[in-house]
Amino acid sequence: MNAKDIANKLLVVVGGPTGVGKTAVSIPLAQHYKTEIVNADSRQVYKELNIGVAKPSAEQLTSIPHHLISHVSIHDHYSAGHYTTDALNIIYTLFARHDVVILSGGTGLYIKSIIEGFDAMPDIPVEVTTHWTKVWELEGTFPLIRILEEVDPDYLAIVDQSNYSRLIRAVSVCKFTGKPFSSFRLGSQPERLFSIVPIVLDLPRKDLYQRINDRVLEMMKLGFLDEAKQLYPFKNLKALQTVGYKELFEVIEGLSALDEAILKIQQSTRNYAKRQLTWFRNQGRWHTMDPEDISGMIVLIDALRKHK
RNA sequence: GGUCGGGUGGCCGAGUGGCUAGGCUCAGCUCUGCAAAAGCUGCUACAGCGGUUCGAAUCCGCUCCCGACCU
Repeated sequence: MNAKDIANKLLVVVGGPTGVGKTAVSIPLAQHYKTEIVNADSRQVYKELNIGVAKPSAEQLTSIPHHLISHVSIHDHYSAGHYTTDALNIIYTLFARHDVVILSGGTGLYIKSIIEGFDAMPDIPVEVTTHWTKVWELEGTFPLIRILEEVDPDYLAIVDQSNYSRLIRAVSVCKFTGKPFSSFRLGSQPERLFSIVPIVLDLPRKDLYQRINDRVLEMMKLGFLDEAKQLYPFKNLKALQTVGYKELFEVIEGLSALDEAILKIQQSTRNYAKRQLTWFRNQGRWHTMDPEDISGMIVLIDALRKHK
């Protein structure tokens, strides 16, 4: 496909908080444009996670081809970097046969990596990260800050120093590569040859929270607890540090009653949705749409296509 | 009617004279690699009215409300 062809292609991004109804919007949109959906949800990529991450149903998945769903295992190492590569590859592949492609999900960082790009960084071996995590566990953030003072004062100046995750990552990159972490963080904006329509779905807060509460109850009916029981042996994997699973593992361990856990899951999910909304509100410019207003989205998308 | 307990921010809950307990909710925010993760900020309340005191959520009086018991 040459550059001129790609310039006519349009990536429709459907973002929004958990439970707002992204799947219910993406599928009719995909049907309307006779196209396919690329997942942008960091937990739906795992094949072992189903009910608890609100994956589309089997019928939905067969009605429209979905990509980057269930394509890795919770035992694999998968992160935003892998996702960016995978997603870009599949998006370009799909543009060979579709003018419109839909990217749908709630993981802001993943979406951002597609829209704004992600600087290439060397792979850091797990052992390196594990080592610096240990240092943090034993001695706290202090030694990490000392290292950054020496090897990457620029990053230290902008990083949230109480956020140990960021400190561990920065030190790991510095120590493994021998170069400052900030030397990789170029913030370069890649030239995306295709166009992008960023749509974020939103609802009045009260309605969103109600939908979340209801959906958690629905998950329980579908057998979320059984799913959690099967995954319990892997509870320490990072992929299982996920809203819902964490709370149900406590039930399995007898530390919490089921009804309490359900309330906690609803709570955690609401908190998560709020964080997502903060992200979408402040990262990038979005067309905010009501999830019911699919025809409005089609109007918006078609208007942008006409300008091509 | 009487006696005794109680009334603390949206909720829970500490605090017996002086330095905004704390937790949760809620709201706002940060963000280039485990992101459904991780981290940050905000919300100065003491039922009401008087009084004592330099100073009262804390002491005194009255009123209102809740609870238990008694008649």
